[in-house]
Amino acid sequence: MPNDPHATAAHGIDAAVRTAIAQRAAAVSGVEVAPAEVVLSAPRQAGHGDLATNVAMVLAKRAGKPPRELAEGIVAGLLEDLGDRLAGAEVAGPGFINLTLGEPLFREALGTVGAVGRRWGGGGVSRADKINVEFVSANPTGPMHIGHARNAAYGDALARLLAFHGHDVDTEFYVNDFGSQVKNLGRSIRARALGEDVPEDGYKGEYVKDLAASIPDAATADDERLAAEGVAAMLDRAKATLETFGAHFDRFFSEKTLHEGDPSAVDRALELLRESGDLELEDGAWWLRSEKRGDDKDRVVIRANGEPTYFASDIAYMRDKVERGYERSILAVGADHHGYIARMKAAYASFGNDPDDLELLIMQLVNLVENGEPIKMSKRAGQFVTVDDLVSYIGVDAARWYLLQRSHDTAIELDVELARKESSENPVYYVQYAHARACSVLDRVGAEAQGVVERLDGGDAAAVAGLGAAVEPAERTLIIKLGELPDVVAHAADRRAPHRIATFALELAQTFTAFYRDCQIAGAEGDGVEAWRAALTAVTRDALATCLDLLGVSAPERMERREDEAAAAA
RNA sequence: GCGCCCGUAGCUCAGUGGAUAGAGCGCCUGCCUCCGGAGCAGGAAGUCGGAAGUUCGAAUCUUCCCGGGCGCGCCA
Repeated sequence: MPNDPHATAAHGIDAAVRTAIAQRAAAVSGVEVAPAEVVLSAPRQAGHGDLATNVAMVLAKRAGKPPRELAEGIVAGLLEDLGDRLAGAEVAGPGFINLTLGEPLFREALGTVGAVGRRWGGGGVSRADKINVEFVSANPTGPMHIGHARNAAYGDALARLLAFHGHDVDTEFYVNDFGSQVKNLGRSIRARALGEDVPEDGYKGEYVKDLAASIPDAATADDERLAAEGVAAMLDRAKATLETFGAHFDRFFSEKTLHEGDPSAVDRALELLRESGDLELEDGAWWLRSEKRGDDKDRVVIRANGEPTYFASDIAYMRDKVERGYERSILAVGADHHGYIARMKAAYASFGNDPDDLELLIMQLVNLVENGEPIKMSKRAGQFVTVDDLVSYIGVDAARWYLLQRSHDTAIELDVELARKESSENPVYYVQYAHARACSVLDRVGAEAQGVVERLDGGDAAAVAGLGAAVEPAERTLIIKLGELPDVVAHAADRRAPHRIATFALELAQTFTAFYRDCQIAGAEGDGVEAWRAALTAVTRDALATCLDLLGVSAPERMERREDEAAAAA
């Protein structure tokens, strides 16, 4: 059933091999072995075959037998089971099994993957969750800076990845339009409108002057209305920036609405906590008893003066997500928020939820440097590199790639000058170029090859049957690489690690380029060779497009150098 | 002091139990009669912060130490 993405991802290119190994391993070792336990990987060293497995060593202890003995037994049976799909199998080192795959397996694989097309690699989740991914949630009191850019790129890519893997995903931006900071913005705007200095704790950036100028009666309006209009204007800016950046949100959730109505959402959430006994009055304030649920200490939710803390909003908001049916909530938050994980999980647990279903992912810092010198950023003074600055400087594709190619939990350094200067040598262009090249080559192949590609695109796995001559080494390597995509997607999704997609995309582009170098595609000699290679090219093109799309990076069919870059290269 | 994250090649970083630890950039040597050279081939470059432990096997797991980042408010 190649048209069912759930079936294809669960059974990758090597499904037959995996199943056979699991069965033989079980027979030889005397213990149960699930196919999923069999880890197949492409060996680094040449001469170790197409795929290798360490299953014999993994089972050795459980089975109470030496790994090499197990491996020998598995190998003997495999050659029998798989026939011409397996060209060779040998035991190496401490108990590795190195497999050389047979040509029929490569032909089957290309047909299977090609028929799945752009869905290849997706839909592999074993249990689909309804997931809410909240990210950015930048305070609407200032412009979005580089940290928000990383958060936006990451959250958006993670949402795409989880959805592609098979989860039911919605994205959300939490708008902090309530509380003291908002009032502060109002005061700052009025001060600017009056030509005065903003208060000591006010917002001092130039954008506040812009806001003041954009509100006709800013000098006479009251703080509350100025605050509301300022927030609305900043939110509009944020939305425009995020739109440009390609970050999609299904919903912008207003914090203020949590406090509206009687009883408000906050009131209702806190009442539930009172009933559960986790919210108690002490010294005039209401405390969440979070310490007993793993937090360092209990936390104030309603102050003695009756004002709610921001935590009250957070509690009501997480409760709202649960009420809306989300089984899992993921929040991408800044590194300065790691101290809040424990209290958030404690609150989540107080509602009777499993705290593991609330994930707070910490985004580590982006350190900006310019020509090797750190760029000093001061939020107080209103000096920072904004998302808009970054995009206008290096472009959306390069910006997203730079921010996504590394794990979210490691601090990264970004040299803006280097990013601009090196943009033409950025790996993202290499990957995009590989995609453009594949498109270009496919335009040049003959009618027979075009026909095969069309049949494949139409879901006909048999389109490649019987095509071509002996499978070349570069073709074998490329097919194996394409076969890894479902595992890569599954791993990346499960670990919330979209950077693995970037790593894979680069590897795939390199593997494709090696194939392109070694194997003539358009105009290839031999019966059906051009069509076979065109099919392989088309499948690679789709896989590259899938990866780039998961990262929110465009997959152009043609590329041209920027004019200044072209001049420099000439 | 306590908590979280990090420490891997000159630089920026992949790699969370497997074989001789990788990529990009930078550096050195070759390659444009060839489907797009934004490329390709080759090379130099690493005590995986340190020590001990677990394991047939550790960059990966455990403990301690060193170094860096970020937090620790009835602020948000």
